Amino acid sequence: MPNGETLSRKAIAEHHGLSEDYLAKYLKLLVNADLLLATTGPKGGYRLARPAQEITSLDVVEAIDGTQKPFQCQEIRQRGAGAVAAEECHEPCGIHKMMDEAFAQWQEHLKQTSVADLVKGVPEHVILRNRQRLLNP
Amino acid sequence: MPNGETLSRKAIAEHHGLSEDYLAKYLKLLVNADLLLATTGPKGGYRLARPAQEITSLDVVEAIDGTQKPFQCQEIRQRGAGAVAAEECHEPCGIHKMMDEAFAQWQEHLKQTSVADLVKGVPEHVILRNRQRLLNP
DNA sequence: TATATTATAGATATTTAATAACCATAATAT
DNA sequence: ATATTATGGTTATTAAATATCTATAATATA
Repeated sequence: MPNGETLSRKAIAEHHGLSEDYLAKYLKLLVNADLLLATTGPKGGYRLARPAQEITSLDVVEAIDGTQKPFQCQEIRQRGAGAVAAEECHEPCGIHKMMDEAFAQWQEHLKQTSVADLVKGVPEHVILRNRQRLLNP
Repeated sequence: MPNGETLSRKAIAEHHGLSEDYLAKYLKLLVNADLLLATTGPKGGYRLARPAQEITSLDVVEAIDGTQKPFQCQEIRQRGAGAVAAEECHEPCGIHKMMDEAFAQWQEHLKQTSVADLVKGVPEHVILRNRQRLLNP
C-alpha cells in the first residue's frame, strides 16, 4: 500500500481467498513482532511497521514459527548401554553441530531476502491492478 | 563395525536405549535406500552397504524423510479476488524460489558431511569401548 | 531336519502439532 | 449512537509423527 494507508483484514482475506479467522491469528503474530502496525475502528487495518526493504523474510518466518531451531538433539549418546558420561558431553555431538550449521545456512538465505525483494518479482501490471482494486473498493 | 561384521537390531536397540520396534521401521528405510545390508537368521543383522565415507548425511536424511521439498507452494497468487491468470504463473513465485534456494543450501551442507565425518567427532576410547562391548556380548 | 535367531510386513494405537473455526470484547471514526 | 475494525481466548478438526503389536519368512547350526 502507498504511503502508510491501511488495509483491513477483511480486504486481505478476500483478496487472497483466505478466511478472516485464519488470518487474524497470523497477522497478530506479525503485529507482536513489530513488523505490522494495526489500528481498530473504521478506516483501521494493517500497515507495515517499517519499509519493506528493511523487513527480511527471516523476520517474517521467525514471527510466525518462532526462533527455536528445528533440530532438537535427543542426546542419544547419553542413553542406553553404550551411554557416554555427562562430563564428556559438554560439546554438542557431530549430528547436532551439522544440523545447526545447515540451518544457519538456510536462515542466512532468508535473511538476505527482504520483503521488497519478493515484491520485485510481481509483474508491474498486477501491482497496479491490485492497488486500484484495494484502494477504491 | 570392523570388516563387514553385522550387528543385530536387538544389540543396536540396547546400545542406544531404543525400542526394537521403533528401530525396525527406520532400519528398513535405510535398507530400502541401499545404505544398509540386512541378513536374517542367527549371526544375521545389519551392516553398511558401502564405506562410511561414501554415505552422506543427506543420503540418510532422504532415506528416512523422503526427497520432498519442505516448502509446498499453495499458489496463493492464483486464489481469491486478486487471482492472477494461470498463464502468468509458469514461473514459481518469489517466496517459492527463495524457499527452494534456502533448502538447497541446507541440503548442500548435509551432502558435504559423510557418516565417516560424523564418527570423527567421537572420542577414540568410546569407539574402542563400544567395539569391545558389541563384538564380545 | 528341528530349533532358535534374526529381519520383514502390515496393522493399530497414541501422542503431538498444524490448521481451522467460533464467539465475545475492546477500540475508534463518523 | 452506530458501524467497523482488531483482539483474546476457546474449541474443533485434521494431519503427521511416534510408538507398539502380532504374525510371517529366512537362515545358521546343532
